Amino acid sequence: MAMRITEAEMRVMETVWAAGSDGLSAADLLGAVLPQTGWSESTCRTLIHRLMLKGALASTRAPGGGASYSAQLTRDAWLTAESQGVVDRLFGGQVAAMVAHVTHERRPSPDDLARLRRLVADLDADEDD
Amino acid sequence: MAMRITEAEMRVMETVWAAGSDGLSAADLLGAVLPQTGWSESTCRTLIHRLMLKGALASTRAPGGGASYSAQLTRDAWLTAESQGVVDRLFGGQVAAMVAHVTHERRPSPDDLARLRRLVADLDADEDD
DNA sequence: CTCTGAAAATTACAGCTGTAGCAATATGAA
DNA sequence: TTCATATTGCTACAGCTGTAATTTTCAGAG
Repeated sequence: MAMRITEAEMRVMETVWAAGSDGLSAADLLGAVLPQTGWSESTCRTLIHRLMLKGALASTRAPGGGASYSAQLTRDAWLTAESQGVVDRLFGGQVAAMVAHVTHERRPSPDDLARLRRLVADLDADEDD
Repeated sequence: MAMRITEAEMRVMETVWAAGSDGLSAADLLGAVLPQTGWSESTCRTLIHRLMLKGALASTRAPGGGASYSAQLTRDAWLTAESQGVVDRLFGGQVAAMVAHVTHERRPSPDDLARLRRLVADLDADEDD
């Protein structure tokens, strides 16, 4: 099961992930999140704190500087775990069933479909090995 | 956005969906859910009540009989809405990105992959029309 | 060292959720 | 009609979550 990161917490994580592996200072993180979300600074700090408690963020503090935050797991690792969890819970682990539902009323864009086609081709090729 | 049905509430809904469009009596519903989950009767009744409040279940009561519950939305409709919501929130609407993550460490079974292939072929065919 | 402002940490609240007890109502037997 | 049992409805609690205020600590200027 993926680490439980709520939708609000994801707003913070997405900002840290976008900054790359060096992380962000507190000032930069708040400077990015607050305008996007309309939250107060207190709200954002609580979410940062909870993310630290659950191990998604870590902070360091340089002498003379404020805290700096970095992600403790990558965006891809979390998305992989989370999406596998969704497919397991809702579709018994069957990714095709998920795709059938997602595309049931809303066909993918040409780019999306092309990428899907390539994924299936790659999986087919791997199977033949 | 799909109606918010929690994981515990899903245990109840899956049981009602499995019973088909005629619904289930309270006794049959409790009789199916309690052994599967280990919950108390009170717990299950609370979840049924909350599902009724949010419009996922409706109840009828025949003279001389107890309540009978039926789903107010189909399993497929809910799964479609829910999975589209997940793809939108986590992958910007790109289903191929979700498939890439789901299959990243865990390849689909031969049956699952065959079904995925047919889905993509159908979507390709629809595109050509 | 003191004081002020900034930053971080702690506390708080309301609704949601999982879980279950208790009160009220309905039903059937005597 | 009365009583006992079954069923339904209401209440409760703790942790989670979104949101934010308040308190504490830190840092820099004088």
